[in-house]
Parts: sequence; structure tokens; C-alpha cells
Amino acid sequence: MQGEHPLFSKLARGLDLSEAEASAIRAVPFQSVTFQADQAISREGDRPSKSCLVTEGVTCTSKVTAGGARQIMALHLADDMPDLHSLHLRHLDSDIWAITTCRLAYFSHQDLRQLCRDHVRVAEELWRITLVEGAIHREWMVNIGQRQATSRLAHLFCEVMLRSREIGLAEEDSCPFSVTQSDLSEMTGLSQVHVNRTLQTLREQHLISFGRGRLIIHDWDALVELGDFRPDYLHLDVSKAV
Amino acid sequence: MQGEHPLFSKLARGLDLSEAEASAIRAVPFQSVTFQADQAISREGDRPSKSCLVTEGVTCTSKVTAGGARQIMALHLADDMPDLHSLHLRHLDSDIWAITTCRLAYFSHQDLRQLCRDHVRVAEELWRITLVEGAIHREWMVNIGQRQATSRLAHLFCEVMLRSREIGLAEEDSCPFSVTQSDLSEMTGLSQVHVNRTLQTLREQHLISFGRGRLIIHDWDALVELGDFRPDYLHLDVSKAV
DNA sequence: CGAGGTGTTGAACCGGTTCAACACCCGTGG
DNA sequence: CCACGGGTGTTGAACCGGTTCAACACCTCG
Repeated sequence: MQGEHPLFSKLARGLDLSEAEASAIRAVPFQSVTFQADQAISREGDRPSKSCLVTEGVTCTSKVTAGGARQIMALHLADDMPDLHSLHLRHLDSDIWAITTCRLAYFSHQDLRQLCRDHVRVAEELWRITLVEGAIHREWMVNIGQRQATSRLAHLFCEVMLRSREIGLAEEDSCPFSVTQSDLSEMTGLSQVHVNRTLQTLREQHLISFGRGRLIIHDWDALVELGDFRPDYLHLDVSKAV
Repeated sequence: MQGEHPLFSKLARGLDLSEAEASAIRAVPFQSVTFQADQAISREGDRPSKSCLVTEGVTCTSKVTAGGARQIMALHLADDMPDLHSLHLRHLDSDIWAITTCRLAYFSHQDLRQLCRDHVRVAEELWRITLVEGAIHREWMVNIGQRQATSRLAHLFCEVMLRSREIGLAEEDSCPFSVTQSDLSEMTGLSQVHVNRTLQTLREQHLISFGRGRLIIHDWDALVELGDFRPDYLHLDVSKAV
């Protein structure tokens, strides 16, 4: 897939594309842009005329309260589309940040809309992608609202591992995960200090290793149990034949 | 609008419909069903072949953790479509419950898909509706993850008031809101006891009244301030001319 | 070698939880 | 008409998970 059109590799994942669809997708022009870690990619209130796809690195969606507290609402790994929703929403309702240095491919809304009009199945798949994002939001609400610190982190780690595996970035029991403890705290609604202590607990129980840009899960079953992790919400069950 | 086709009144809200679109929408068959308060409408894991629109009452989307704690992830008032996402997701990832007695109109997925294929703008509007749901999810994450109890409730009340106004259910400073304190606790990730105490605080400060199925906001500006409420995320700025 | 970001630790604190008892309200049936 | 019952709301008191603050350690990179 090296050098393949980024939107094509994304869509080919969930869809058995016809010749016509494939070539229409490959014909969508795109622009590659690199962002440094901790750079803002877009800001709340922006009215973008293009949407992006992450080809490398990690981005997140976040908001800051009046009190200055920050919540990260979503993580985007390779092949995720952080602001696809801007295709049909006038303005962005959250910021999008680069967590690591990352590379994005931009597609103009005009081109995407045309693609959708010409190829219904592609439209439906793009729609579906935004729906999965919503499903992940729902699970995160449960995580933040109802689970204890250890479970919250365990759950997050399980998700990251599964999503990394999905895009071919995971080895057997490990995957790249270059986020700080402070990032983790903003994803889970915990304080940075408590994340630190909770990580220690998880490490002491030989469940995970985390650090130097990598997550290693030593005991998947135990982590799943602890995190109350049921992956249905990721909607990975896409058999291409529908 | 009494007696009007429910999907039509919903879509006419955001879209200036052409004759062809309007009649196609009105042609979509639907089935009206009544649910009693606290009845399950659909369950996690279901694979629905139809989606519903709330015509009366209040429903919610929720999940229960392994520990038995329940999180409500979304509220649906009249004209909301609680499981529109099931149109493109194989299975439901959460339960849908009737909070009050309510009336739903059901549309088969087959019909909705056909409608979308025949009328792109309708497809885009339905897609948009699911995207707004996602935007609300994101704001709720901020609410649950970062705000204190008083702000959380204040924020929720502001949202309910605005959404009620949008569908014409609000009087000047009040709207119907028949949920228990326990429901509020599950929406905000607080304990029922603490919701009770927080409500007392809000009442003492003459910000709201809440009870007997009604929410009254006595001081909108103060409540907005307290709740850190910025309504952009509701994406109500739909001028019909695009 | 120094600087700044990240991770770690301890101790005091507090927002919110939990448990358990009680009050209230409304609808039901006797 | 009242007695009853169940759901909802209210209260107090003990408790605890997580926060906050502040200091320090560590690592990496220039």
C-alpha cells in the first residue's frame, strides 16, 4: 500500500470497490501536510473547506472549558479522519491538535461531495466512518463517567491496541503510543498525578508497560477484564460482503 | 404541522425542500409505536432493520458497565432520531430507553436508503443529523470529564432548554423536562444524592426550578455563565439557503 | 553543561460517594 | 375516605477516590 492514494487505502478497508469506484477515489486530488507535535491543526469555530486523513502520527480532538481544563474527546491514528464531520457541519465545534508529529492528507469538501454524489456506496462508507466515531464517543462517555481510574486507563489501552492492530501498526502485544501522561489525563478526565499513580498500579500488576512511545500489553485478558472492554462499539465486524 | 408526516417535518426544518424531495419524503411509509416510561426501545447488540423518530416524549441512549453503573450518553426529544446511526452500523452499541411515555415513528432502513439514493440533499441532511449527535456527544464528554457538579447540571439544563425551544416545546423561560434526579445523575456521571444537593444549590441561587416534569430557568445569563455554555456545538445555525 | 518538558513522590485537602433512614407524593384498592 | 405501597426526593455522617500543590528526579536534546 506504500504510495497508494490515502483515501483509497482507507475506503478499500471497509468496501469491496468496483473499478469505477476505485478510479474515482484515486482521482480525488489531495495535499499532504506535516504538523509538528503540539501544533493546532484546526480550531473551534473554523469553517474548513477541506477534510483530512491521518497518514502518519497521532492527532486528537479537544476542547477547553472556561476554567481552562482540557478534555480530549477523540484520538486519531493512521487512516482516521479527524474532521470528516466538517463536510456537513458549518463550523468546527472543537480543536484538532497534533499529539505527535504527523502527516495529513487533505481533500477538498467539493471533491468529497462530488465523489459521494457519484458513488453512493462510497458516500455510505464515509457516513459510516463518522458513525463509528460517534460510537467511540459514546463508549468514552461511559469510560469517563462511570469507571474508576484503573479501568479507565485499561479500557483506553485496549482500544488503542485494537485500533492499532486494525491499521497494521501493532506487533503481537505492543503498539506505538507516543502520548504523555498529561495527554492520558486529558483523555480520561483524571489528574496527571493520578494517571501517574494508576499507571504504576497497572505496571505492578504486570498488565502493561507504557513509555518511550510504546504501549505493551502483557496480559490482554486481564486488561480486558479490568477495563470492562467489549470491543463491539468499534464496529470492526465489517465483512466486505454485504 | 399536526398530522404532517414526521420525517417531513423533521427534514423541512433544516432544508428547503423541492417538490420532488417533499413528495418522496412524504411517501416513506412509517409505523407509529408507543412505549411506556422505562421500557427498553432497543438493546445493545440488536440489528435493527428500521430507525425511529421521536414524535412525543423523551428517550435516551445508555450503557451499563460490568459494575452495574449506568451512563446516559444522549437525550432525545421530539424530532430526534435516536438510532439513525443503525442505518449504516451493523449492530447497536447501546441501549435505547423510553424515559417518559413516548411515541415513535419507525421507518424501514430499506426505504431510508432508497430515499437517500434518490435524493442526495436528503441524504446529506440525514448524515448531518447524525453528525450533530456526535457533536453533542463531544460536548457531553467535556461536561462529564471536566466540569464541577453545578456546572454540569447548569450546562445540561441550558442544552435542554435550547433544544426544546428549537422544536417549539418551550415557553419563555420554561420547558417540559420529565426526568428524575436519578436520570440526571446518569446523564452527568454524578451520584443521585449529589444531584439532589446540587439542585438545591441551583434553586437557592434562584437560577432554576426543576420538578413536576418542568424545567424553569429564572436567570438564563447566570446559568449560561455557570454552565460554561456555548451553544455552537448544537449546530443550530442552519440557514436554509446554502 | 544547562534547560525545559515529563515523570514521580508526599501530604493535605476536598468534591463527591455511600449508606441508611426518613419524608413526601400520588395512585390504587379496600 | 383512608390505608397502603412504591417510587422519588431529602438528609446526615462517615468515608474515599481523586485532586492539588510543591518539590524533586530524570531524560533528552541542543
